[in-house]
Amino acid sequence: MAYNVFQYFSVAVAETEYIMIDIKFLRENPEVVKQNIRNKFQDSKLPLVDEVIELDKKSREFKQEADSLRAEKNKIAKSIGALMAQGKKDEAEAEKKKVAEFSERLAELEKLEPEYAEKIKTIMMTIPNIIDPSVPIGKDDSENVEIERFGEPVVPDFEIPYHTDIMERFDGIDLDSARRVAGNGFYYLMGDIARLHSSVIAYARDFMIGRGFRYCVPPFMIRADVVTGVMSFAEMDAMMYKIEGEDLYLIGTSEHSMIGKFIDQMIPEKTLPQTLTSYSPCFRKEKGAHGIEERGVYRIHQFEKQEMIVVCKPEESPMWFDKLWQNTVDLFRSLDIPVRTLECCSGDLADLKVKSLDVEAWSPRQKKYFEVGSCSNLGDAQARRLRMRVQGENGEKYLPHTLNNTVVAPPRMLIAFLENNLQADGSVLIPKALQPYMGGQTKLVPTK
RNA sequence: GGAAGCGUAUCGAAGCGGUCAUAACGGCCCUGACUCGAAAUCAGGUAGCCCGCAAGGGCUCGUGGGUUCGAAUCCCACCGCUUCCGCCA
Repeated sequence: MAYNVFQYFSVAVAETEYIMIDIKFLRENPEVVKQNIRNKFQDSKLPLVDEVIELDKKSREFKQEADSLRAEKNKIAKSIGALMAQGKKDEAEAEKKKVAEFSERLAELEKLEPEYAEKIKTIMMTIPNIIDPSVPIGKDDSENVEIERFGEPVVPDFEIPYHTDIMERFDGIDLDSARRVAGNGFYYLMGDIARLHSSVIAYARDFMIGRGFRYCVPPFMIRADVVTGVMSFAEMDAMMYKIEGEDLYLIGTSEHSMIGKFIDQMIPEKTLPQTLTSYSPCFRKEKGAHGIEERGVYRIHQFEKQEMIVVCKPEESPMWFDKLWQNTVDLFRSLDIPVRTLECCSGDLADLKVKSLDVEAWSPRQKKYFEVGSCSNLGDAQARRLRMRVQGENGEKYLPHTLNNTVVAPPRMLIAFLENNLQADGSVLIPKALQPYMGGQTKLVPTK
């Protein structure tokens, strides 16, 4: 079945470029682009490469013809101006007639130009970003590759209840009220559990500030052109809530407003790298494959997150990628939660991304790891879409690379926290690092 | 929500039908001179994109349309920003 490039067009299309790679690169390296598509198991897109090359060729031919006609027209218009100034009206009239001769062909070409540009753009939007050579090749998430484990995944000799059951022992969650008020996928956190939630965010904030990141509270709503600048149509459709009657969307993560911060900006090279950590609530439709079927606070429409983003020189992005995920691992380890890193294989990697890995926390209840964070290198794709450029020290301008990573996202993170810190007597130990944020408490004791 | 003003290069800003878009003027930045070095001063340079081997050409004055031989400049619509008033945590 041919890939339907129009399937995501239900959302409004603004003027932004939605493409992920430079068409010049595609023109010069069609085989690289095709191999990349094969690596991502999107073979149905393969014919699009030759198709877009053909369209691009024709488009440039039309453009060339139109350009020379326009050049001719400009020349004549200029000479008319001169003749008028000298009062030679008859000669000016004769020149006017000349313009009419080719204005028809020019009008034809001027209609074709945007038509071809649109066709090219439509295809280019679906050509995925070139993945990093280090990305393991695989069809889907079942072929993601475990990179490294940190900490001992312990299975205690007593039973670990489902996370909402743990929370209920502390009278810490009210899903019934949440359903009445907002529906499935929302929650009330109560008492010490709510406090724990805020403590984790506050601790994570200070943790990142301690690592030299600049703290930022961004807008929680953004415009459509920022949305399309930071994510693909598929993601947008599955994730973003739109405000009715306004050109505003609720952010799905503060990455959106943090990378969007640089839209249309010329960034002085000496201000790089920009290393920022931001707090925000996040809103997601979760319309995709999983939906909201999981019970509890694992997959929800609203959560809070401490995020980190980096804007840097292209050659530095692999280095920052490693630093970023290391931060998350270190944070979880500082709270005694075992984690592992799982590299996203080619087929599971979003089209915009160059490389991505998940940080997963240990669940002693499920006896497996589950995702608590995601670290991505977007290469220059977001920069291209958002028209953010760097002004180099020696005058040249180039696209920076952008990266983002979760520091911590409760309440999901609380699942890992509660499960790993639960004691046989039903109490939950508060790790030293978190105690100052919990009013000095060393453990939480169940109320029922 | 009401009123007014504004959207021009990396920034500020002039231009208000052809002689002002290789965009005045100024700032930033770069190079050179002077200096032991720096500051100050002086001189010069500094838009992006597209097509083209090149020469060269085209496009871009918020966006889209209109008038015109010709639009940054006139007209219409839309978008955005600012200020004042109103409302408000």
